[in-house]
Amino acid sequence: MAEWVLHVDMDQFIAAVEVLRRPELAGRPVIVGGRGDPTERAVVSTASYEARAFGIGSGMPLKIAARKAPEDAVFLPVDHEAYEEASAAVMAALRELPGVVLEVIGWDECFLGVETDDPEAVARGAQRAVLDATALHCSVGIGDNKVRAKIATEFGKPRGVFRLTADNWFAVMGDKPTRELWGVGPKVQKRLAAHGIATVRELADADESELIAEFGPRMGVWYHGLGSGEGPRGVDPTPWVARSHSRETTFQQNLTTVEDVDAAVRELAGQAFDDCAADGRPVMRVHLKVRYAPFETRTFGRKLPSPTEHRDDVQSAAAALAATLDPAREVRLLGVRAEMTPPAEADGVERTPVRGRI
DNA sequence: TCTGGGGTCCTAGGACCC
DNA sequence: TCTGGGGTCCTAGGACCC
Repeated sequence: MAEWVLHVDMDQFIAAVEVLRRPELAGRPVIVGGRGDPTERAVVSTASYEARAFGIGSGMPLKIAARKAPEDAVFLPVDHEAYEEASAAVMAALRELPGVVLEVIGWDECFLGVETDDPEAVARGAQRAVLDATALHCSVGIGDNKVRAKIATEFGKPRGVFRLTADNWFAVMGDKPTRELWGVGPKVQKRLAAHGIATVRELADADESELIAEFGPRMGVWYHGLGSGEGPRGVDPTPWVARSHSRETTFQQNLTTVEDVDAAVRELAGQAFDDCAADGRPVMRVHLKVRYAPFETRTFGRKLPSPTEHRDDVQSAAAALAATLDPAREVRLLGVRAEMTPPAEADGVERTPVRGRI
């Protein structure tokens, strides 16, 4: 029997959860984001397939979505608790599958590690288990490592199963742009293109030393391997431990006075601190996320003199950081992050330089 | 036309040490 | 005139993911 990695990804998860508790919305374009008011500053969290047909997608400002949306479209507010509950039910159903190891990587997706000669059967079983437990549909990617399993899922959507291994990697992915690889964003795509690397096959065939010179020893090697679909195989069931917590908020009107900015920074820093305190870990660093007009997002960090468990220390550090912002530029506060002292290292599992949770 | 909120990890470059 | 070399730690910032 062989070791397989399955990637389970819920189909239009947030929209599907909303339709589930409002069955009358089935078949209509559903757009979830912000407080559900498309005249406010906020973006789309998830759009149903019906809404996507009108060019509406995740990350799009609600105001833009409202212009594209047909008359029967429905805008709904984000309801974190409902999605967390649905997510927990999905994961619980999958954990009960015989012989699987489960690693949660987001609200609506996870990896399953399983030893089997028929991974498609396991994938169909996973879809059935999730559907029976929650009435939600998902797609499953099957791979011989995490990278291939993750990418495979896109070819399975919606409600399907797709297998991507070393055997069909280049047939499926060879001619695709590098941007379609997991962990390659617009900036890296551009830097690769400057080296004459536009496709996945060209990345696989590239000179590794050239990639190391461009991206550094770790990322250079990682990107080169990514061209061939290489990646880690280990599925780690250890519960995820946060390294930091942040609080961001969208101000409907930009803050204009020093006093307003100071008060808002202290409020957000206090909330971020509370999240760290709930984890029982001291805070060692604070970050400010701001936007300079017209559209330049920047973060500024500052290390605290020593790790602290006092709310005031974190608030003061954030306020001091805010006081260093360039007063000559129009700046909009986005949020505050509190970084905790690091957790004990999880060992025995290969780390992946894909940003965000894995 | 208007751009969220939650995260993680890598690299560059200076400080410092031997 | 020539002015080590290598390692580690720390900070700031960038890039990406869901």
